[in-house]
Amino acid sequence: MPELPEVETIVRVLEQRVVRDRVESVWIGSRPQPLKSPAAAIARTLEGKRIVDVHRTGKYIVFELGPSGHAERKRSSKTGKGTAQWVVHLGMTGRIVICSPGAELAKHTHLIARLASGRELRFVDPRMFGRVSVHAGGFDPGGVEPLEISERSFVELFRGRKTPIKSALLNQKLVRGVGNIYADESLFRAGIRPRRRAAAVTRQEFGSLYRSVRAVLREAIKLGGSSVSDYVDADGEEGLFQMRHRVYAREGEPCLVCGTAIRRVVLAGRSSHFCPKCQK
DNA sequence: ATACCGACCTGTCAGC
DNA sequence: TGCTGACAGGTCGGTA
Repeated sequence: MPELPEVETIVRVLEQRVVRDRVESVWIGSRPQPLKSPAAAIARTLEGKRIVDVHRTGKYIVFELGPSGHAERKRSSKTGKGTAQWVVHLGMTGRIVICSPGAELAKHTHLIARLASGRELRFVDPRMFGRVSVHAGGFDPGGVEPLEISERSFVELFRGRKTPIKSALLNQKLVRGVGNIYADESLFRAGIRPRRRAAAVTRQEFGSLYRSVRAVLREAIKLGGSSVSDYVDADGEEGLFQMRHRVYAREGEPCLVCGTAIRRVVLAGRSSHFCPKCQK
C-alpha cells in the first residue's frame, strides 16, 4: 500500500505523537515473517529507549532511539540521531496504529510497543510483506530521495539503461520511494509510455519526468497519500490523492486530457496504466 | 547487466 | 451459498 507519500504522511503523524516518548516494553507475535532482525534483538533494542526522532527514508519508517538517561538524552535530541534505529517497512498492507492499551487487538498484529505515555504503537500487517528490523548506528537502504536530488543527477541515474523506464522508476536502488501508483501517474504527466527503454527517453523528456515525479509526490503528500483500498495513516485517517489519479486503476475509462480509453498492461508483473494517445 | 517469473502471504471481489 | 481465479500499494532470488 504505502509509497513515499503514504509513508511520509504516517511519519508526520508519528512525529507529533511519539517523539520524546519512551518504550517501556515490547510484545512480539509468533509469526517470524515480519521480523528481519531476531525478536530478542528487537525487544532488547527498543525496551527502555526514548524515541528521539522519527523520519522517512524511501518507503522505510525510521525511529531514532536514544538512551533514557538525562545527559544522553540531551545529546541525542540535539543531533536528532539516536544510538540505534528501529526500522519499519510496511510492505503492501502494513499499518502503524497508535492506540490505547484497551483497544481491540486487530488480527495480524505482529508487534506492540507500550509507551511511557500509556499509549501503544502497534504494527499490523495481514499479508506480512512488511518488515521490522533494528540497526545500530545508521540505516541506508541505497538510492536517492527524489525530492532532494537535482535534475542533473536524476537524469544521470537513468541514462543509457536498457530497462523499461517504469521498471527503472520502481528500482529502489536508483530512486527510492516511487511505487506502482506514482510511477504510472508520473509517466502519464510526462507523456512517456511505461515500456519505453530508459535509453530511448530524450533529455527533454527526462526533465519533464523529473518535474512530474516531484509534482505528483508533493501533491500526494499534501493530500495525505492515496487510499485505494485500505491505506490509513497512524491516526486512521484516509488519504485523498486517489481522487487525483489520472491513469492508475482507470483501465477503460476516458483519458482526462484526450478522452482515449486508458489501457492496462502488465510490466514486470505489475499493472501499468497509460493513455495510448498522450503517452509516446 | 537485464528481464521476466514465481515466491512470499491474506483478503476481497467478480463470475459461475 | 460457496467455489475458483484474478488481483492488490512491495521486494527478493533464481534463471535464461
